[in-house]
Amino acid sequence: MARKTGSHAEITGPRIREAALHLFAQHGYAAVSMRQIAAEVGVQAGALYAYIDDKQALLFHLMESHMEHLLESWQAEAAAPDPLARLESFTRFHIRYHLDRPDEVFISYMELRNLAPENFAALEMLRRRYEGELEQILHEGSAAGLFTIADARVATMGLIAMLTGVSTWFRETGRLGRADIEQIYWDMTRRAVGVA
Amino acid sequence: MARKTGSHAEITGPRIREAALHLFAQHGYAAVSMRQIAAEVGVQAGALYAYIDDKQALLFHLMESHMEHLLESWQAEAAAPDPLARLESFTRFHIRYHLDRPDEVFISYMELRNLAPENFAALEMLRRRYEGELEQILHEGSAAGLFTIADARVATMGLIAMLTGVSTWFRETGRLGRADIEQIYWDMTRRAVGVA
DNA sequence: CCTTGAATTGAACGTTCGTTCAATGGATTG
DNA sequence: CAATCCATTGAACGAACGTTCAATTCAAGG
Repeated sequence: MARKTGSHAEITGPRIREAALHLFAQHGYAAVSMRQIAAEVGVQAGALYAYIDDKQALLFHLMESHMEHLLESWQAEAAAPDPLARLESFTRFHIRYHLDRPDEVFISYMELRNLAPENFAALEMLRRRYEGELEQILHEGSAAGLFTIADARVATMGLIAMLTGVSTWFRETGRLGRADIEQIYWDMTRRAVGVA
Repeated sequence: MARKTGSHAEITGPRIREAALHLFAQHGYAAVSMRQIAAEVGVQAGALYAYIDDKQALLFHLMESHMEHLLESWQAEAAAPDPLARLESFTRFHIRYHLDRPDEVFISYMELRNLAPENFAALEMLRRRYEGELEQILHEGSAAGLFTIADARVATMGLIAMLTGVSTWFRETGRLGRADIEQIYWDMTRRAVGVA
């Protein structure tokens, strides 16, 4: 028995990435087998290799395209006029983006150690680029005398950790909606950089 | 060939936990084999089972004792007189404790999904208990009119994520020392809760 | 209707996994 | 110095792993 109905080439590829994304996020890269991914797609394990080189490349491409899409999406945001507005823009964008993609976020922060060294290096570059966007804003706001920040790099790492963390506990059915969360985190962020 | 020199029973047990801690933190629970752990200890894989029930129990006990020790250590800190001093105490304690135990921290935040359901539940209880300590401080400070916080629960999650994140990027050889980091994070924390 | 090509199967590959257990041999005890 | 103890070995178990590939089946093109 080979394929059952119609040509699936353009369908199966994305479905594999979808299934892998979901399963990696839920159980972790190392704990998920190619056969589990295949089963989720409704296909035999061997068929996956018509679409991917190997398991490692599958993980890397998921993480890489997440980071690239994150960067593109941020670039596409309208540039705000002053540092404070840019910081608010970044904060709200980051939370919104991360709440919309819990699986990608989880993988990109958890599976770094399962990347082959060259893949890890490539991913790190993208992460640094994104962190650099926030660091830049903090520098500008600091230079303009708007923010009170002892160290822009540390503040960047602290704020990103705080903002990203939201996706580990936020539940769609919870007490607070996205808009509430966004506002609360923006208040904390603004105050953390010394703006009343 | 059996054991080579002396009685090792009281030595091997801790060494297994040490090796597992280090390897789990570096490569992830699912990616580490019992044979790797045994090799690190200098023993055959079968010998591990004189000290642990199975791999899952090994992971759970590492995480459980980390959380229990964390809670005990916090309880042992001198109780500060007012909410602001307590918040500073908590912030500095949390950072210091987490910087001293990067492996335990990594595992306890990364390997939750590899716990069997009943173990996960037990671990969650301990985490909630610890988070509750901070939440309580925020509530008290809020009630006393000292802090400006929209939602104590969200603030708790935000602050813990920020503070815990320090162990993902801090390097002993880096630009800043522990005391610097502690101070910078305390400044951000204090400001985040609306204290100038 | 027959051919071609692509998508998929299903079996097989060698390896590694967690775990068990009889056998072993050094240390301790009397 | 013999007996006992017990930490550890080393082989073995069945299962699962990632990956390969010839064979198969379906859809499309002439």
